[in-house]
This record gives sequence, structure tokens and C-alpha cells, in this order.
Amino acid sequence: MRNEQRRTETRASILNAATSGFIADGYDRTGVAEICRRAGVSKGAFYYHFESKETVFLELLETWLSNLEYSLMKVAAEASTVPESLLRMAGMMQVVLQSNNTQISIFMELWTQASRNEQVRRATLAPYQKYQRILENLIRQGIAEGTLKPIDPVSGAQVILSLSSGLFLQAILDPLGADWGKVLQDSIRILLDGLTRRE
Amino acid sequence: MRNEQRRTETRASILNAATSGFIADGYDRTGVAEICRRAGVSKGAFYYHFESKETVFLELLETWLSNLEYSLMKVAAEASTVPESLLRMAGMMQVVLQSNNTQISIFMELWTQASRNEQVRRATLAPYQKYQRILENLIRQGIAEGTLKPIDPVSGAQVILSLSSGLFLQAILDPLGADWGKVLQDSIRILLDGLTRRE
DNA sequence: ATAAACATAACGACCGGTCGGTTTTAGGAG
DNA sequence: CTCCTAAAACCGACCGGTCGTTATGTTTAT
Repeated sequence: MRNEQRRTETRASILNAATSGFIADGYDRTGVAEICRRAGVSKGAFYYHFESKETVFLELLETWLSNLEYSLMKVAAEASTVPESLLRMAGMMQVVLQSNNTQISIFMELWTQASRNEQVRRATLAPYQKYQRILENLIRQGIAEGTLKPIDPVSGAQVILSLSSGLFLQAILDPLGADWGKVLQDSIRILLDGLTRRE
Repeated sequence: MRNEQRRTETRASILNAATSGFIADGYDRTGVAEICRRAGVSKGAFYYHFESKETVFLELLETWLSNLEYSLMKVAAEASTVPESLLRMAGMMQVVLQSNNTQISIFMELWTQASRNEQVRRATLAPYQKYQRILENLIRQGIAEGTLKPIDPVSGAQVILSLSSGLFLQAILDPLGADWGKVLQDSIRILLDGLTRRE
């Protein structure tokens, strides 16, 4: 069983090295040689464990997106009302936004590759559409419980997703240009002002 | 004076070829040879007119951004009230969103390169911050004329920019996933609901 | 002994960029 | 209009280097 550990460790170090490489320089500009250098292994090891550079990226992609989905579902489930769910999701995003921007840079790489590679596009879009449906149901629930105005759930969900994506995008491009955590807070407040029911 | 025409035409064909190449395959994956093939010229012509592949991109970048700025300013100036200005801007964006997605793909390439190349980043951020200031002033004006609630103009402007960027991003990644023009309309309505003053 | 795990060197394709040579244009002289 | 020259515009072979990938050999664990 010692081989299994070796295998796991090597694979992990390659995946980690690829992650930091892709984040720092992007998929295209990060060569297999560079990944191996960072991981402290040879190309032989790389191609023994992975079929190609692309499969490494696809494997990382799945990890990232399933992690995100798990976090979102968990946070949403902890709230009692819909606006509170949204606020909690925003809180989670705020943590990501204000942390080391290493994490959000992943999304830039994801979007870039998704716009060019059909396989990446499919893999990226699937969870995206899942978030969309989660938000739609959340909005429907909010309308039912009377905390939200009777808007179109589909559009509402897309607005939230767009706003989130845009915030991430701006935070990546101009991390010091604003306090993106604060902007996120204000965004949610403005959005909820337009969404919540008043009498 | 025949030379001037030749020069202009060749430069234009190279720039056009580079544009379609960058949009279709991205900056990194579009080689100079491919650009020359599309343009119907040789590498010699390419490097006679342009210092490097990067300068071509930077020149295209300036064209794109100044065109966008011009359109926005023009549209904003035609309105009388602030909400109307915002609606007009949205209308302009809607045209872009619903047209051939060739145009919006430019932004993806812009963002990607901006996140990696310092020069591109500076060139991209400058007009971005200009739009930001335009929107801030628009919001201040709206507050002054009583059509907007007294929100923080800085955050308000950033929310609008984020939402716009996010919409473009989603439209690029999933052009057929929704009627992005409609989503934009609904977005503005929801946003204005949260921004406009009611009594 | 046997197979998994890894190292090393090399491959062919392609990259951005260079360079010497060729064609086209501009303009003046005869 | 013709000839000549200089500059502008353009061509295409070629360079060093990097890319992802592979083939072959060596070490390590079972």
C-alpha cells in the first residue's frame, strides 16, 4: 500500500503546481515543464499520471466547481428566509473577495478557457445553470413567503448571477480599485431594495 | 499619394485579420503567421507596419475602448433625466448583446490579457475608471434632481458596472442560454426599483 | 521477478521575430 | 514619355527557442 500513497502524493503535487501555474500565468502560458518544475517531478511522472495537460485542467475544474457548489448549498440551507439566504451567500462571497485574490483568479482562467474550449465550456456551464436554478427556486420561495416582489424568477436569478460574476471580474482586474467587499454589500442592499416587498 | 493608400489598406487588413483571429482563438493562440494568412500579406509586411504582435493588440484595444466611450457619452447626453440616461445606455448595450456575439467576445480577450499584461491592464483600467466616474456623476445628478435615492454614488456606479460586465461575460459564455437583451431590461428595472426615489 | 513509478532525452510542430532580397511607387532629369 | 534612383512596401526563408508529447531507460516497491 506504499505505492498508493506515493501515487496520491505525486498526483497532488502536480495538481497543486498546475493550479498555481494556471492562476499566475494562465493555462496557455504555463508549460508542462514549468508545472513539473514546481511540482518537483519529471515529465515522465507527469505523463505517467495524466493523459495530457488538458485533462489536468479538466480535473482541476471539476474540483473547483464542486467545492463552490457545496459551499453555496451549505450556506443557503442555513438561513430561514430568502433575503437572509441571499445575504449569507453574499457574506460568503465577501470572504472570497477580500481574501487573497489567488482564489478568484481561478475564475478568470475558467472563463477564458470556457470561451474557447468546448469541453471546458460544457463543464463550466453545467454548474452555472445549477446555480441559476437554485437561485430561481430561492426567488420563487421568497415570492411565496411574501418577502420578495413577484418578479420573473428567471431574470432575477440571472441578475444575481451577472452581478456576482461582474464583481468577481472587476475584483480580478482591479483588486485595489475599490473595497470590493463593501461594493458587494451595497450591491445586495440595492438589489434587495428592488426585490423585497414593501407596503 | 498612392503609397499612403496602400499603407492604410495593408495596415487595416492586418488589424482586421488580427481582430478576427484574437476573437476566434484568443491572443495567445493566434500566431503572427495566421494573422498574415488571413490578411493576405507576408510576415515582412506585418513587421514593416507593426513593431510586434503586442503593439497590434494594444492598437486594437485603444480603438475598441474609445469607440465604446464615444457611444456611451453620446447616448447619455441625449437624455433629459438620469433614469432615462441609464435606460438609454441599457438600450445601447442591448443592441450589442443581441447582435452577433463577435463584438462582445472582444471583451473576453481584453479581460484575459488585462489580467496578465501590465500594459494592457493599465490601458483597460483607464477607460473603465472613466466610465465609473461618468456613472458616479450621473448618480449624483440624479440625487440632486430628486429622481434617485441618496445612495453612495461610488458604490452605485460600481454596481452598474459590475452588472454590465457580468451580463457581457454570461452572454459570451452562454450566448443561447438566455435572451440576454431581456435579462438586461429586467436588470435595469430591478436596479432602478432599488435606486429610484418613491414617496 | 514483475510491475508500478519515475527520470531523461529527444521529437516534431509551432512560436514570435529577423534579414537579405525583390517589387512597387515617387519624383526628378533628359 | 523614358530613364534612373531612392525610398517605401513587401516577400519568404530562416533563426533560436518553447511547446506538448513520446520513447526508452532506470529506480523503487511488492
